[in-house]
Amino acid sequence: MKQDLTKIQKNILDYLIDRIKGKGMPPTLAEIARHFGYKNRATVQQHLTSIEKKGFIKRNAKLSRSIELTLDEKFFVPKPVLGEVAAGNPLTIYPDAIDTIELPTIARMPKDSFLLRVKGDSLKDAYIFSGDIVIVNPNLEPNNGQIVVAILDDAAVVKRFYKKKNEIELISENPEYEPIMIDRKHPSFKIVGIVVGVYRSMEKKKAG
Amino acid sequence: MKQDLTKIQKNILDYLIDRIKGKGMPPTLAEIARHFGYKNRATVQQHLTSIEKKGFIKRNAKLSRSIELTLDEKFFVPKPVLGEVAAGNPLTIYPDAIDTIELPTIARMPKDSFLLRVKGDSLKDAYIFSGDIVIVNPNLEPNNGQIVVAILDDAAVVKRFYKKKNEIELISENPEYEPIMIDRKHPSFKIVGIVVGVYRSMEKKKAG
DNA sequence: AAAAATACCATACATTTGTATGGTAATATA
DNA sequence: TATATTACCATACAAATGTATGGTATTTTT
Repeated sequence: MKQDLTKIQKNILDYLIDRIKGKGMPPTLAEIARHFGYKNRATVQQHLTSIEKKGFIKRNAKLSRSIELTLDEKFFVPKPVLGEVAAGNPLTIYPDAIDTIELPTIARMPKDSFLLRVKGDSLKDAYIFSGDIVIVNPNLEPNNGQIVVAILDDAAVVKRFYKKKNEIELISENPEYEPIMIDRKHPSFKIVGIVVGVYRSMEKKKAG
Repeated sequence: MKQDLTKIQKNILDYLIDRIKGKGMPPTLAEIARHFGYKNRATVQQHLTSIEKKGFIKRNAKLSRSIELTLDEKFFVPKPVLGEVAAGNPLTIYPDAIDTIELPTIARMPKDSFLLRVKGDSLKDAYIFSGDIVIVNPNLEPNNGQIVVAILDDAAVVKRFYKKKNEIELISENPEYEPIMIDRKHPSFKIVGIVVGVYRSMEKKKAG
């Protein structure tokens, strides 16, 4: 019964979800307007009315910040999986979403985070396995010992991150794989983000 | 550094926790006043100032509903839990809520599903580790090979489920633990639910 | 081509909200 | 006894908030 949202409405809904799930406090119209650069709260008001009419939120009249999500009852929310990441030897990244998975709403996805599916077993001693979905936050600075997603020569890897003097060391927990040392000025090296969570669905048998 | 709260202040703090954790929206001063029967918001304001001075909450000036709890981390919130689930040898279930455990409360759980945190390592070959959070659906019939949560003699276990002629076999993936055979008519045996997913936050270091 | 939906803007207004300020009474503390 | 602290009240007020109305421009649908 629920109609589709427009792109702008979807963006606003994403912001609402982020605020409600994250900070625990829904935003006011003014805050939403500020966030999206609107000069007027009425614009937001109209968008919220549309989103509510389409059944994605519920608002209690006249109460401030009274935005409730109605999709909370959905246990799983479809999210696009952007690509596959090699925890073992590097694999190529796919430019667009290769799949969508049903992510449980308990798994917090900070805004701007994305999902990648892990291939290979180099992180099995860090309890990440082939087939697992990692939640990647690209807006955090990596600390030593954290698990990061990095791009190296057009391939993506998931490894533990250690900062050295002039180099960055990417280590597999699995001793079968050699540590990778990268010069900091290496042109095609980039930290994509930090793995903030791992999710695995038990619905299908694992590929191993 | 935190001083003790008076009884009234404690009551108000409890209400704040209830509102923030439950509805996802902190109350306004007027709502608090209404709840406690105060005729004036100033009374509430004074109580909140006291509670804040004692370090239990934090408020951002002039913003409506801007009451933050300083008690706990943002991602994990204390919640009453039925008990801990042993993936290794059975642990006793506690009759009441054991303490407060770390359950992600970012989203409200559907009424019929719940989360449990796994203790022990008997499922490590099924890629479930101590500290992981398993998502349990109690409304599914278990099939052979699925991972279930079961109660046996007042203890809860997470094992792989196999149905035999007159018995049910619960198997640990870890060979250190012996399979458990249960007669189907065993009075104190019950399948609690099926593990449909596993979630792990990387924010904290794993306990191992 | 006409109508409807979308996406903004400006202005306006009644309430809500947070925050003073000043007062009374009871209780605890020095 | 004197003095804080606690626990309420009433009144007042600026700012924030949700809502309403009317307008323009673009895009989509009919």
